[in-house]
Amino acid sequence: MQTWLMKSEPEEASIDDLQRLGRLPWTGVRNYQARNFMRDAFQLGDRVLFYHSSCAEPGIAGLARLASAAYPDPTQFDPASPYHDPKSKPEAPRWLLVDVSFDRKTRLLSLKELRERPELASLQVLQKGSRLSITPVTDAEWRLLEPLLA
DNA sequence: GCCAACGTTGGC
DNA sequence: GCCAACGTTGGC
Repeated sequence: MQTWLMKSEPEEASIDDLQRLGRLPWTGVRNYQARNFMRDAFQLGDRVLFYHSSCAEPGIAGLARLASAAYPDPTQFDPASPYHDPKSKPEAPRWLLVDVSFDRKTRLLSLKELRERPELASLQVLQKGSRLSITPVTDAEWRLLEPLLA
């Protein structure tokens, strides 16, 4: 089983929203690298580190699971959606999403704290200039993170 | 609101 | 295929 770190703006979809609903479609990915992870590497049941971004306290806020295969993101065809992509055609959808299911909330493991721990420096989300909304987390990194989230 | 870093677009 | 211009991300 693989572990992934997935960024979400809590104003749009927070760990509390996921807890309340149990399951969420991870809509709005508009980056090819992130899409390719969903399409090519995601496996049902993979672990997800739910990361809050673009907020007062960015960091890992909870754990989730991949709960579906990748399928076309309907918002790309919706002219009223901020995620609308007029260049994407229903017969050849450009953007995919997956469903994610709630596992548990954790303490907020802040970006600040992640940066303060040298053993976590390899995390892709900590690399300079890293903006990718979906990044793989190695087993070694997960083993270091797990006790910090307890 | 600022701005560095990055990805995409489109003219050539 | 190059690359300048532009748009977006996301921490601060």
